[in-house]
Amino acid sequence: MSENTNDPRIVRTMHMLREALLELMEEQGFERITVKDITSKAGLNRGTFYLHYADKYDLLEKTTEDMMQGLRQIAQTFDPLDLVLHESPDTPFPFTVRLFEYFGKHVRFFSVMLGPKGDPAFSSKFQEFMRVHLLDKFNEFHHSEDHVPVPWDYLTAYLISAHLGIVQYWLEQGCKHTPWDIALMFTRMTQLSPIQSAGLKK
Amino acid sequence: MSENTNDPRIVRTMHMLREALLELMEEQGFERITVKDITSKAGLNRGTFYLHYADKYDLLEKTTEDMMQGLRQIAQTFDPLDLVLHESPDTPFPFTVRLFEYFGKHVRFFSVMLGPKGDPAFSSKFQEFMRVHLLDKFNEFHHSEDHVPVPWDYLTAYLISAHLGIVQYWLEQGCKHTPWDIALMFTRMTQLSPIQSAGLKK
DNA sequence: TCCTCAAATGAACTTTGTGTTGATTAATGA
DNA sequence: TCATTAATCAACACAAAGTTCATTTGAGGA
Repeated sequence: MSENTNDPRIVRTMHMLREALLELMEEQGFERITVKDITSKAGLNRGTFYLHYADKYDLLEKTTEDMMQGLRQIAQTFDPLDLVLHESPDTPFPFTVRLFEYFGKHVRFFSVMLGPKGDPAFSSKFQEFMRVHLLDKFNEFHHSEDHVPVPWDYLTAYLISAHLGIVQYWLEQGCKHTPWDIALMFTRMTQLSPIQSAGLKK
Repeated sequence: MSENTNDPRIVRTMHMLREALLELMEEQGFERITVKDITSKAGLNRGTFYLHYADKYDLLEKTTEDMMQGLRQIAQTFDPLDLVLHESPDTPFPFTVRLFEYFGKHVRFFSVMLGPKGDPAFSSKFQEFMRVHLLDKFNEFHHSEDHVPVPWDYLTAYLISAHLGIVQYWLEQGCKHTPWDIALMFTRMTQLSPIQSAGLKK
């Protein structure tokens, strides 16, 4: 397992392995894939795989970490103050648009990993990401713990999972709506009750 | 692969295999498990496994199907009219209580399968269950497709995933709240917007 | 340009898990 | 008690994992 990422041969090889993994995941899901599949799709020797990764799980982990790194960079541009100040019901929150653009850019990865053939540990990781980078920051604004209709931690679980559900559904549907459209739905669902969102009330 | 479930030896063996599967999934997730792992944890011969199941996927499927059968039975007691007529914000919807009692009765299974080491295909199955048995029935009551704030299918995805999230969080926390308490939260979150649920408005 | 070092290759090898088979032992229930 | 059949045990062929090492290839420095 090499560490030196300067050698262009190494960079090239690792990139080819990751690309092959993504293509195969799209075709058959992660578990059916063998190391032989990956290397032959990448046009490399099977032995070469083991020079860089311990096994296919290791390769998946490293690939995942790259994607999470991208998400963290986007998260840095998030300011809860913007969300509080954002009132318009017809324009989406810009940060959300940016997130969906990123998902769209890496559809193959996210639609497999968050889909029924994916890795539930990745969904957990993604939920943890939303909790830490989005909701916990927002939580700083309210400290009234008494007599709320629903405890904060349950509301958090509800919202995080709901939003993940939208992401999954959007990917599942082949990203038919634009990031802007989806982001607008988010904005509205946060402002309205489910019953209102359905157009059944007020 | 035997069919006769009368022989106590068969019942006992199949039960031991299923229990072993759940324990191992909890420890290392489904994919890393081998048939040898399962049988040695169950204290059985490896050959015995193949007398009852084709492979580990078959075992998982059969186990899952049993649980889904239980859910379907509960779903038969659901009438969307009850939900429409239910107005009280301080008593939960009885059907929801029944569901959570069932989860509590089979904590081992549900907390493993819906957790980070579980099977994302099961989550999908469970979501499909909620869509068919709960939301589609409810959908019959409104046919106003025009100018709703959020399209029905996205709202459905949002709600189903949100509710799944609550179930997961409840299991993860070791079922600290009673089924009654959780059901009440559901009732409130459906009636209020997320902002209201947090106690930030009105 | 040539030379050196490390990456990639190819082939052989061991190990591990799968799924099957057939003979043997042990439990069930009539 | 006895026939039936589940469970065990050992052996098998097979596929993929992971290792090893000699050889070839290519990148970068002198």
